[in-house]
Amino acid sequence: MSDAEKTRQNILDVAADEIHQHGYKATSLSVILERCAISKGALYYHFSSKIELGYAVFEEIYVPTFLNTWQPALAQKDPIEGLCEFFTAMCNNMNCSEVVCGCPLNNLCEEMANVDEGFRLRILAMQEKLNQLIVDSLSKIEASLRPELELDQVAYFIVSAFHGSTSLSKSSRNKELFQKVTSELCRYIRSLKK
Amino acid sequence: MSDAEKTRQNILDVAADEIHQHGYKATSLSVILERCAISKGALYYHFSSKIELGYAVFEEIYVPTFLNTWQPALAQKDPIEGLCEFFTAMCNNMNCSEVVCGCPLNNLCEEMANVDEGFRLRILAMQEKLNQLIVDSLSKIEASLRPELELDQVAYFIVSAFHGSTSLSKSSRNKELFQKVTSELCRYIRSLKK
DNA sequence: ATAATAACCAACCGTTTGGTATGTTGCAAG
DNA sequence: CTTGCAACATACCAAACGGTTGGTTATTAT
Repeated sequence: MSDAEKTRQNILDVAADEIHQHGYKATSLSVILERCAISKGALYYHFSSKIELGYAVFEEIYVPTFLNTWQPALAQKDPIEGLCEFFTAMCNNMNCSEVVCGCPLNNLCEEMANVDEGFRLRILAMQEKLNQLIVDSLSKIEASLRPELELDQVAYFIVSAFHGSTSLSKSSRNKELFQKVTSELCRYIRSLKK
Repeated sequence: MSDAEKTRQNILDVAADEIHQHGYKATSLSVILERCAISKGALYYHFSSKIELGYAVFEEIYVPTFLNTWQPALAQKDPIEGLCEFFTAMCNNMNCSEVVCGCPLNNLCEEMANVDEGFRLRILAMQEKLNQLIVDSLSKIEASLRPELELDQVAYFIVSAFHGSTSLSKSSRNKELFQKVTSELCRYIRSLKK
């Protein structure tokens, strides 16, 4: 990786962290410059504006890590148990700062979906992709699932409950509520089977 | 109501609307002043700072309307059906702007819970109160519910799924996803019965 | 009638914001 | 040896922000 690529990647990483912690709007370019130890000219050489930097963080950092987080769980032979293990493991492995900061994608959705079309469409695409992944994985074991289920609806419900739990945790500053919700979420998911 | 009280109430109403639309941080005092047709001196006569105005909006606008929204549903003889009707009605009655803006309390939770302790504690108290309301209402029909349920856990799960659905709707800009999630939420809630 | 206070206004303050224009450095090709 | 461009740095800008100040009405109590 060339020096320029390193600089660009460093900006992306730091920006991703800052946006995760403080949200997009509250993220200050000057803080990013300080942490990267570069000048404003350097940043504007690599990114044409703050919003373009935001889009790049979304596409090059958030989306890949998001998919890498969900994919393994859904790729299991039994996606039901895969999801349950995924939620349980996430609950166990999460440290305090992650609990407080929530899911980067969900945060951006809450903050930016209704004020910036560029973010909205990217988030929407991501949500639809995740939902399709869940639907596909559940379809593979459809024979063992209750026949009355609408998988599309079930998938959105799972994601909603999960993201809602990250929101709940922010105010309590601990894993307790997250634990409770994911626990009930697992009970729900398992109840999808016949 | 005296003129001063009218002024104060007007500031609260306008601020509540602005915060709902753009979030707390992005809400500009100057916009509030314009919409109220008052000067900055007037605002700072009634509220000592922007954050105190935010707290007042939370306590005097958001909390009462929030409780007034949930209470009737939970006060029904059968809270299970009460909640289902509540969610369905909400889905039917919501206009586009409400879909896009989401739940004011959930928005504030996402935006402010991890950056301002004053907001965090107020939100936490509200969440615990709502959860207690749900637990109490479910307890009344506990005999008709599945015995293995942990009501505290169930209540937080319901709220999570609901708030998650408002988040989902923001990116799609329509009621479709909200409809799907609440539909599945109703199916889940009804499945709590024996 | 007058004093006091509540309710409000206009102007201004320092700071921070995203963004830009110009200047400088190092390396690589000709 | 020098020309040229990539990769930055420096210095600056206008706008917006929350907040403060000193002054001005309007209302009420005495």
